[in-house]
Amino acid sequence: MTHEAKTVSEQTRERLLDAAREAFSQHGFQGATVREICRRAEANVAAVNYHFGNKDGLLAEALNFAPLKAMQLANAKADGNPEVRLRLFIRDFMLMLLDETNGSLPCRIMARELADPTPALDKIVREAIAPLHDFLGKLLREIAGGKTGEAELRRCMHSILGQCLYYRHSHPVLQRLHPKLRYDHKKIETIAEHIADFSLAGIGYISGKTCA
Amino acid sequence: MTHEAKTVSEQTRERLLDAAREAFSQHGFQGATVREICRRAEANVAAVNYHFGNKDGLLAEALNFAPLKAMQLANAKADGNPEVRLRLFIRDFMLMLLDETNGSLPCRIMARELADPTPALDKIVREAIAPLHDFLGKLLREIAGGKTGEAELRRCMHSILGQCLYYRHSHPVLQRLHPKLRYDHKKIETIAEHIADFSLAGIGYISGKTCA
DNA sequence: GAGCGTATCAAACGTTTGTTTGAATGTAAA
DNA sequence: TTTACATTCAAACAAACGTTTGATACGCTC
Repeated sequence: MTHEAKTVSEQTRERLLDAAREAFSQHGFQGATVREICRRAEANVAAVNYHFGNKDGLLAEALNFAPLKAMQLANAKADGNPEVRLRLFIRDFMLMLLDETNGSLPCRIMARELADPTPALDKIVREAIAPLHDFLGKLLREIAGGKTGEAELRRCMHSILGQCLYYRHSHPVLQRLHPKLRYDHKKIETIAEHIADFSLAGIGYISGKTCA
Repeated sequence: MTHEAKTVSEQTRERLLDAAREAFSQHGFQGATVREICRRAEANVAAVNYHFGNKDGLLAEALNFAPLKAMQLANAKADGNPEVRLRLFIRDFMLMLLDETNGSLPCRIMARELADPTPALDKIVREAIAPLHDFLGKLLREIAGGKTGEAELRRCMHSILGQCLYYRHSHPVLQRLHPKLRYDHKKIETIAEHIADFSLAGIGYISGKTCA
C-alpha cells in the first residue's frame, strides 16, 4: 500500500505538478495562474493550497533538477576526450532547452526565471546553476589548459551558456522573424554543433593568447 | 511657445516616460504597475490613461530606438576594417545593455521583453531587431567572406547576440553567484573585448570550414 | 474678469489575482 | 456499520490590478 498503487491524492498531486510545469515554462511564474493550472489538472482551485501550501510551494516542488544532474553525471563518465565531452554537453543541454519531446520542463522553467527573480531563484542557483557552473568550469579547464586565467575561463563559460540560452530566450522573436521556424531533433543538433565549433575555436584563441 | 519652454503637461508626460522606462526595465511590462510608475513620476494614477490611453500606449511611447540606430549609423561610418567595426559594435551594444550611466533604457526593456511577448513586441521586432539583424548580418558577411553559407552566418550572428544578451538576462543569477559583482565601464569593456576575441576566432573557424 | 478647453485630482469601478472557508464526499480502520 | 480522518468542492474572501469618473484647479484667449 505504501509501495505500489498511487492513492488518488497522489495522482492529483502529480497532475498538478505536470500542469504547473507546463504553465510555468510557457508563461513564467507570474504569468501562469493557479486557476489555469488547476483547470488543466482537472482539480479544484483550492487543491494547490491544500497540497503545496501556496503558489510558491507548487513552484518549488515542480522544479526537478534530476535530469540536469543525470546529464552531467553521464557526461563525466563518457569518453575521456574533453572536447568531445563539451560537444556532448552542448548537445544534451540544447535538447533540454529546445526539444519539445524531451519533457525536461524544469530546465526550461529555470531558463525563464533567470532574468526574472522568483521566490525559488535562490534554490535554483544553489542546487542547479552553481553545480552546472562547477561542472562546465572544470570541463573547460581541461580543454584550455592550466595557463589560462580563472577570469578568462569563466568568460568562456558565459560565452557558451549565452549562446545556448539565446535560442530559448529569444524564441518568440526568432519565431516572428522566421515564421516557418521549428526546432526538430535534427535542427537542434545542427545548432549544437555550430555552438561547439564556434566555442572550441574561441577557447582555442583565448587560451592560446595567454600561453603565447 | 511651440518651440522653447515645455508646457507643464509635457513635463508630466516626460516624467511618466522616464519613470516607465525605469520600471519596465527593472520589473518587465507585467511586473511594473501603473500605480508605481505614477508614484515615481509624482503624477496621478489617471495620468497614464489621460496621456497615453492605456498601459500599452505608455510602453509603446517609452520605447525609443534612436540610440540603437544612431549606434549602427556611427558604426557604418567608422573605420572601414570590418573586424574593428565588429569590436566597436559589441562594445557599444554591451554598454547599452549594462552601463547604468548610459541611460539607454529602451535597449534594456527590449532585452527583457525578448522572452516574454508583449503587446509591443511586434513593433520592437519590426523597428529595432530586424534592422539590427540586417546590420550585423552585413557586417559579418564582410568578415566571413562570400563563401560562407547564409545559415552558418546567421548562426554566427546568434552566437554573438547570445553572448551579449547573456550578461543582461542572467544578471540576477550572476549577482547571486558573485555578490561583489558590479559592472563599471572598465569591466564592461573587458567583457566586450572577450566576446569580440572569442567570436572572431569562432567566425574564422566557421568561415574557414566552408572555404577549405 | 469672464469664459473655455486642458490637465490634475481623489475616489470608485469592474476584474483578476492568490488564498481561505465550511460543507460535502471519499477512504480506510475499528 | 460506524467512526475518524483525508480529500474535494463551490463559494466567498481580501488585495491588487488597469481603468473610468466627475469634480476641481489651471492656463489661455477674448
